[in-house]
Amino acid sequence: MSATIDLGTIEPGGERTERRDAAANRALILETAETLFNERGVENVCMADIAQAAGVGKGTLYRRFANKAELALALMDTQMREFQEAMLSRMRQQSEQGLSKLEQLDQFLDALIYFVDRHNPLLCVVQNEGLLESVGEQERQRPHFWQHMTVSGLLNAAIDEGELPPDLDTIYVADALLATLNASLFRFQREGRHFSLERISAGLRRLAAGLK
Amino acid sequence: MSATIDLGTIEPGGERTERRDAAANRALILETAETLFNERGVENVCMADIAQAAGVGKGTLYRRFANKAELALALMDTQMREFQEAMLSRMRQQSEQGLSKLEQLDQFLDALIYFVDRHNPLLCVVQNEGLLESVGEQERQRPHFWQHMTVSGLLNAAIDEGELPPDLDTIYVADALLATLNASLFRFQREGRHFSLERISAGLRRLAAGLK
DNA sequence: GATAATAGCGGACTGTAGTCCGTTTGTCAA
DNA sequence: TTGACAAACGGACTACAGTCCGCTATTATC
Repeated sequence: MSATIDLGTIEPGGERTERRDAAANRALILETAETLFNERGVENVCMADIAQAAGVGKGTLYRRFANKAELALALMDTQMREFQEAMLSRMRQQSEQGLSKLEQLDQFLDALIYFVDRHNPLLCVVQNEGLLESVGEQERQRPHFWQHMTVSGLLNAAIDEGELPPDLDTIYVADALLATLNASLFRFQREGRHFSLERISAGLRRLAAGLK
Repeated sequence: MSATIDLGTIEPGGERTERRDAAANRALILETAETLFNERGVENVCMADIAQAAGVGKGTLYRRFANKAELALALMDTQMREFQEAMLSRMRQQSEQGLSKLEQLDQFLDALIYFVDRHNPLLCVVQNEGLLESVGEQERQRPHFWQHMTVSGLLNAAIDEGELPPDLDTIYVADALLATLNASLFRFQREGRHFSLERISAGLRRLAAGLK
């Protein structure tokens, strides 16, 4: 009766447990992709290459990952969760220490900048496929979604604390602040404009500071 | 000796004048593309369709427009120039009337929002191909480039007028404000979040207002 | 007008994304 | 075990982007 529901990598209820060979292939594909990406750079590896290097058919590859963006997202998954949890625990701690919500926002944005920088190539791939598609598609937006929750949450909390005026459009502002960290723009700022991380961080925090 | 250099659609010096058949084809392709885009929607038309409908070979099509983004850009070209000139003349006029630089910035951003909304489908195509490529590629960035010039120019002018603090990183801020108008994000805000143009405009201007 | 030089043309060709479907394999119940 | 059945597999196939190159048309010159 009660099937042992294994949560796998995706938590929403109702997921069936993955067959053993499928799980093995998923791991194999991820390893292979990571290796190839490191060897040749993300943009110089195509899906067929990955399938061949992993010794599986293209059908198998696409059954697991609908495209390169999903694959890239899966590769970042662990580090994203770690980052996410680190931020949450840090913010909890900071709240206890009485740090203001706006200062917490500052630090969150700063940390996010370093994260975006480190993972820029993968993020470029992820975002290329991103928001564009049918609006309902939430899977690939997961990173943005979480980031948006965090930023708008901090903004709302700041309003509650009287640090920001209550009429602020926090949903919009969160969008705007995060738009700044779009991977392609970020790359252009880093490589084309030769901005340092410090400059980007200072600029963004300045923008946030203007809200009060 | 002195060849009559026809400026064509692109002005940088050293351009040869286009052969008559080539010019005819360019016009034919643009017309055809516009029709197809209107009939089926930009994203449901591929380059081969356009070539076929125009009755030219793919080679011919690609000789004129390296990809759909360039084609889309060319289709917006006229309206973009008009918008650009309208803005410039309006700003000149506003300066004479003593309107502050920050108010001019507000109005520019507001107008830009309506422009981005009207041309969203084409802009999505243009930006998809955009910034990503080799950083040097300036042709396709033309819209961004011009917008960035305008915004950072206004910010610098505002500093000169004492409306903004002189230590403001105007280059960065211009990037940040414009990042907000990224076509994909914009579309998401409009269709996914159901934001009105007024809401977006108010939010963005609020952000700009915080700079002082 | 004839001719040479060259820009322009067309469509076959290559490479990649992503789908489809007949075959194989793992899992669960008897 | 074994058999049934769903899940997973592989690779041929379709669709689209973009390139290449031999042929054609235009234009400048005489």
